[in-house]
Amino acid sequence: MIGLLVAWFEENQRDLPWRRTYDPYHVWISEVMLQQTQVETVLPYYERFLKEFPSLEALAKADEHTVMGLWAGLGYYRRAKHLMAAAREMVEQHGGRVPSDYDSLIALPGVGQYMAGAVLSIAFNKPYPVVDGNVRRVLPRLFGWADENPKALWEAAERLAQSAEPRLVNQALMELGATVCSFRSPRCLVCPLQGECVAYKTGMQDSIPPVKKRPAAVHVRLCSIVQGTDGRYLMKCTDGLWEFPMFAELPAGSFNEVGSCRHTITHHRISVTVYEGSLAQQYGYTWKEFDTVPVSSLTRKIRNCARS
DNA sequence: AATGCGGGGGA
DNA sequence: TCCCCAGCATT
Repeated sequence: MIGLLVAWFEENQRDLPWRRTYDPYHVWISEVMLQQTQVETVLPYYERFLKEFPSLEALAKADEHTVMGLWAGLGYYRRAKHLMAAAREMVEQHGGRVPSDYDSLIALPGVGQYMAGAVLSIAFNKPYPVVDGNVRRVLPRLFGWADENPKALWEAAERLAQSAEPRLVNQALMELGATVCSFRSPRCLVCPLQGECVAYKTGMQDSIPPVKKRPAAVHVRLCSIVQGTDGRYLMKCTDGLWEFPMFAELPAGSFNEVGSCRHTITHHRISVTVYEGSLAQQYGYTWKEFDTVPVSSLTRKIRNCARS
């Protein structure tokens, strides 16, 4: 079974930039960017990031502004903070290298059980399991497990990783989930594990894993004040990202409505009405050149709807 | 065990 | 529109 899976992976894997090397630094950066983020989204960010910070030492010396600028738009900005802190920790406590033992890895900021297993298996070819969104779908289908059971899942993944090439087995499981054993409409007819798959034999592909119920989205209304002269805007920096003034209610001042936009963050649906004008108070905002500061996708949307 | 965290993609 | 995606930290 492992043989079929690995053979399929070696023949069918996508050509991805982080697969051109097993350099632990490259593996680590790619795994952080790929958290809850699809491969296609990550590609341009990964290339730009490694061009700017080709080594762990370079990243450890980087200033927050540059790192956030490269991360801007990718989301989950805490990842970038943890990345900087972890890089410095690796330089100070691990001789400037990504550690190759589980305890050191899991102690780093932003590294959990998945990441530790991914770095150990992919970079160092050690037999540690990975359980990501793909594996949580592939293995339950393969074994016909209709109920969620994280412990059984990690144990099964651990058994599979006990092979000659853990890095190939783990990547193959994830690649299969990403390209064949997809959440909706899995392509069982081209699956290398079709003959072994309990879900396929019993027609359970669509009921494994069970769909998770999520809380309904909360609607939020906000006003944003955009004052632009010569490309300069009133903004402030929060957690390394620059934002326009945002209010629940229109504050004192004189404004013209210039547009509106919508944005979804986790389960919040934000509707923003955008105004131009002048605030009666500055509320700690300062004049910044928009194109020189890191901004989230929401802030970029607001600027764009104000200009059109 | 549940929740917050961005943003984008597919059906 | 709903749900997911190479998760982690906090409560």
